[in-house]
Amino acid sequence: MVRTKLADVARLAGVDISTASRVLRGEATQRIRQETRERVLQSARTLNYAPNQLARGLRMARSATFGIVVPQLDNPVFASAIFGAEKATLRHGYSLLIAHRGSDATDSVYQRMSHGNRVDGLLVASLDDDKLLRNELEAAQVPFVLLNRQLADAPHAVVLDSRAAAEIAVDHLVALGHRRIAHLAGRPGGFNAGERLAGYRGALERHGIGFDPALVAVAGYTAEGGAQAMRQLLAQRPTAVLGATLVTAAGAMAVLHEGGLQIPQDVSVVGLHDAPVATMLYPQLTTVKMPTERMGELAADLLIALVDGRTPDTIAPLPPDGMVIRSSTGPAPF
Amino acid sequence: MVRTKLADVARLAGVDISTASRVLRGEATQRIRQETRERVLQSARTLNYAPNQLARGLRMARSATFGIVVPQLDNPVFASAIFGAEKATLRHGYSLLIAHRGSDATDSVYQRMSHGNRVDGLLVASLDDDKLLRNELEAAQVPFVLLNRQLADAPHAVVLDSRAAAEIAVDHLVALGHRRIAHLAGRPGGFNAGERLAGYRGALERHGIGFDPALVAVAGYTAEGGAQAMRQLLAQRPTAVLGATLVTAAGAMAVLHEGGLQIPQDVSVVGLHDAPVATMLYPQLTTVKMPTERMGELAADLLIALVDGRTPDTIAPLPPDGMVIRSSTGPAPF
DNA sequence: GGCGCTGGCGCAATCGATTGCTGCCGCCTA
DNA sequence: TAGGCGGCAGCAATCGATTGCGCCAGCGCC
Repeated sequence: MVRTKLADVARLAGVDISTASRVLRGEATQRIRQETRERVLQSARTLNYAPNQLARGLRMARSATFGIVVPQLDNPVFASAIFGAEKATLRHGYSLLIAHRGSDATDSVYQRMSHGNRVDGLLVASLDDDKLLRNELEAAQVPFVLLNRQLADAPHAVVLDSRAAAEIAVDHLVALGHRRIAHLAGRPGGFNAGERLAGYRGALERHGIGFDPALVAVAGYTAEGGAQAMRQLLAQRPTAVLGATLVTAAGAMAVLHEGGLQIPQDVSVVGLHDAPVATMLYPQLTTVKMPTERMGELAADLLIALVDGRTPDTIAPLPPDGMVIRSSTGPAPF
Repeated sequence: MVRTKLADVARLAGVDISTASRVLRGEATQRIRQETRERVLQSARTLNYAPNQLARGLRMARSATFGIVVPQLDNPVFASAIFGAEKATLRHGYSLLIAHRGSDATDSVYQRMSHGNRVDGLLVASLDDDKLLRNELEAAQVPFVLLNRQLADAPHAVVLDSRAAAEIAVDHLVALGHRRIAHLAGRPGGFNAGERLAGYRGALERHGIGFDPALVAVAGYTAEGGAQAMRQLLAQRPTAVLGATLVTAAGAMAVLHEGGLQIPQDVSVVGLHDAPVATMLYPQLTTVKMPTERMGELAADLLIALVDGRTPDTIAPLPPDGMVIRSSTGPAPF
């Protein structure tokens, strides 16, 4: 299983390997006769040549590989971001190393990936504490781009416009006549949680509906958290619920079912983020679709620009792709 | 951002780089004085040295990287397999390149990964046609291990015991008094679909229940497929349904809801494979938990053995982890 | 006292590709 | 005719780590 190398191509074409290299890399500064060029290209094709990325990487100090680190692998939002990142890296001849960093991680994945020159840069989706994350990324000593996350002093990030997402969800509910709209909020202090809350609140006020703190409960990002928050909010008799994520919304739906409340006749439910699982719930969940795949793509593009030494523009928060209206929302009762 | 290299360590320790290398690699054949050894190790620690994987890979013709190829990224089963594979590769100092191969793929991901010596081997989860898959894997010219899939002439695979899974699901339903048990089958001709069907059928017969082809409908592996199959089966008035996957079971549940049937009072539902999404459905889905994460781990271990030149034993189908009884199954009506 | 052995370590080749520099050939100009 | 120059292509160093081989000093043995 010996792979063909540059020397094989050069020998077949009757040229030096340096010439073969120049032809195949398409180097512009050196002039090579058209006829020679074609001979080399033909040989490469015949031998099905592909450059050894390890050798090239060693010489050029570039591995043509990025690492992507996510907190969980089975979350559809991250899956979609990975998908987008994979598309973009592939387009540029890069590969994508994957790793996850659970909350129980003892070492730094970032450092593990960057040490040993395995990757040229990192795509980072993290729910970690700012300080910890900053330290670990600093130790990794490679360019990085954050996914849906801000960090002071970290200039490169691609974020979703969570505020706008919350707003259009509230708009949708208000248009259906709802005025008692509860919010299952994310982790307090978190960047996105704050944005979503602000969007929720802003939209309410825009519609002349007072903000009632009793209608907001912290749900975090799990189904169980959504369920607990919903139980707590039931006493407030909301006619609609806005979940911070699809998963918390699903947790809330389970509680409504248990409580004998009809969705959407008694209570409407909206989740932020869309994924196939939304169609598997009953009733199918109305969501705000967010460009998570695009986020992954843009982040990878940005990282490529960074390692190429360009200084890319910062990217504005990505607006929602719009509401996906399914069966979990309907007119407000009475 | 210059990383420390072996030469730096050697200089600090006052030895040749070859000596430093031998110490750090723990080479056994060469004798090195204890004192020298410690000096080198100390220098490496001081400088926070990590070997350049590109250089080492070039020299040793080993990238210490595997590729994993999955049909979809957002399927919890694959996510879990990736998770397991990542754990195992990490344990052995390997990294994991990720790629997906949609049904619309035009080129061969396998070849793309293996060409250029980026990976030492491939973990392959594929739903492709046998012939296509075989050809593409052959062209890739690297060792590979199949995930939950058999292929003639491909000796290395780690599969789940789908037959046993279907059996214990049927056992569970029969124990609850069900006798009209429908099956939402996978893709006809598929390896796993056949196994599941055989398990379903075998268990029925073991319990003295005749096999009724009218109670089996092809659902494929999507929620929509599950829904269609369920619609078709409704006329047969089953009291229980066994979905080939969690996703098809969810699709079936939606149809039952629409039809005004109560779960589990009128119809019980079981899905094969377990994942967090099972708890997000209403009612929460009873499933057969399969060791998908373990499958990924074992496959990676097996691949490591292969590239090390060992010839590992074939691995027996992994038995189910057991039933996870939630709220979607209950006693048969009347 | 010479020879050989062995422990301990350094020299240098090697993996495959990239790239600065040099060399050769032919033609043009002075 | 000599010098110069432009077009083309090869030589050889380089990236960082691994490893076969050889060197040297010290010791034991005859």
